[in-house]
Amino acid sequence: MRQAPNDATPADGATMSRIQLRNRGRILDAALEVFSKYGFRGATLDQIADEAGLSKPNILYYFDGKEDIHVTLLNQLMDRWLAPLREVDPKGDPLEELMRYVYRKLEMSQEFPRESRLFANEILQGAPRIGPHLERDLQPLVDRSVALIQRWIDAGALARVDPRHLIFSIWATTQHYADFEAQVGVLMEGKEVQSGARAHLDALFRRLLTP
Amino acid sequence: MRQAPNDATPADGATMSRIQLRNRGRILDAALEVFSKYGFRGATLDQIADEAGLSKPNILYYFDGKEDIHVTLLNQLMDRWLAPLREVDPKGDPLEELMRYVYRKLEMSQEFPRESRLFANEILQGAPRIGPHLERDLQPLVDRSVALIQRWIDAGALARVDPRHLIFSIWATTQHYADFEAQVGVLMEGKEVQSGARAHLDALFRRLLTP
DNA sequence: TCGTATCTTTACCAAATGGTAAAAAAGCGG
DNA sequence: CCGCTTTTTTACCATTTGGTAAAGATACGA
Repeated sequence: MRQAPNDATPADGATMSRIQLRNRGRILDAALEVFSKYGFRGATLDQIADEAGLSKPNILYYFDGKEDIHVTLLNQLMDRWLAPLREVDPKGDPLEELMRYVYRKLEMSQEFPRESRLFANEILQGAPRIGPHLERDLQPLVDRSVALIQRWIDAGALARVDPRHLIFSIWATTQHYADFEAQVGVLMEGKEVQSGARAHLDALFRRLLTP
Repeated sequence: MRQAPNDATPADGATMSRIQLRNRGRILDAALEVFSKYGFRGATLDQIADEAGLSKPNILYYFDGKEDIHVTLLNQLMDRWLAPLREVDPKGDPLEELMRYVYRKLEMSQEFPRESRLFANEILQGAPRIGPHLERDLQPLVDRSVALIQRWIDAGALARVDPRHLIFSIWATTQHYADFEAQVGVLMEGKEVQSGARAHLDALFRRLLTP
């Protein structure tokens, strides 16, 4: 009498059968859809089950509960979310490295809008579940990036800017296209968003950062 | 046997007794607290009642239901939210008018963070209740502002920027301090946020817009 | 101070929600 | 094809949730 799959080494793809892999994937995708729209409290297991095409008890066979699904999503998200900032190369050209970071963030906003909204929802609610994660993973990474940018500024390779607020601005402007998609859609109806956004953010941050 | 207060000319302060005025105010304040944190679906009447210090049935004496409270809040919000953009003066100095708009939006983000998060929550969920409002009120206002900015650009008073994306950037960067307060708090612990944000956004948009 | 209208509380209710137990069905290695 | 494991379904359950009916308390003008 083996244990249920959620008891084995969690999220370890190697120990999961094909069915487990497929259904956990379906559930997480459905949950992303629902959580990103309604937040944790506003989402229901019935919605997720419906979206996933599985029964509610079946979903609770793969996950320990609503919270477990949400935490799993959030953990998956953090890796993907922080990757672009990790990839900023201290040895590259300062301005081009930062602009590449802006592009990457904008692309992620366009490619993974649900992930962006999931994150936004969690932060809006006061980061109750991801808060510790932020302190453990995000804070050191940001501190490191801030120090790097400051060194670049001191070396005269960038204009004098507050690195922390710069990072906030990059996050805010890029994620806006995902998080406020409903509003952007109304105000840009018919118009092409993507290339315009890229050109605009290019101008915005290039002008700010060019010494 | 007079009707319940929610049947009279709604939100008409003149026809409301002192008690009605006070309790409706309490309820709306409590609802703002709860809705801005959890969104419409995630908020409960019990939470609102608790926060307002009133019983649940008492709350339903003043409002027709959960939706009514939410819609009332959203309507109140839209006026306040669009005011700064309306106040941009076509006859003023272009750069200074836009910078003043940036400051006003930043101040509102700091003064009314709950309102900002209420709005963010509504848009995140696809603007189900405020959507028509956006098309009726926001869209024309933005179109008008875009046209004005374009005229300023054509007159050589501003750098060549896409006015629509400029507006998005202003919204995104200013509202970020309210909507992502939980994250900003973690990354700026101990540090002063307000003045740094103002200086940074001043540099960001001044550099972008100066011809 | 009395009577009426306003306001508040108590006691509910039906539906929705997160979750469980256990039986039934489907996979799958031998 | 058999037997065991994994997966899915059925039938529940306790709690929460939005909302109502009606009695009780309070304000307030005449």
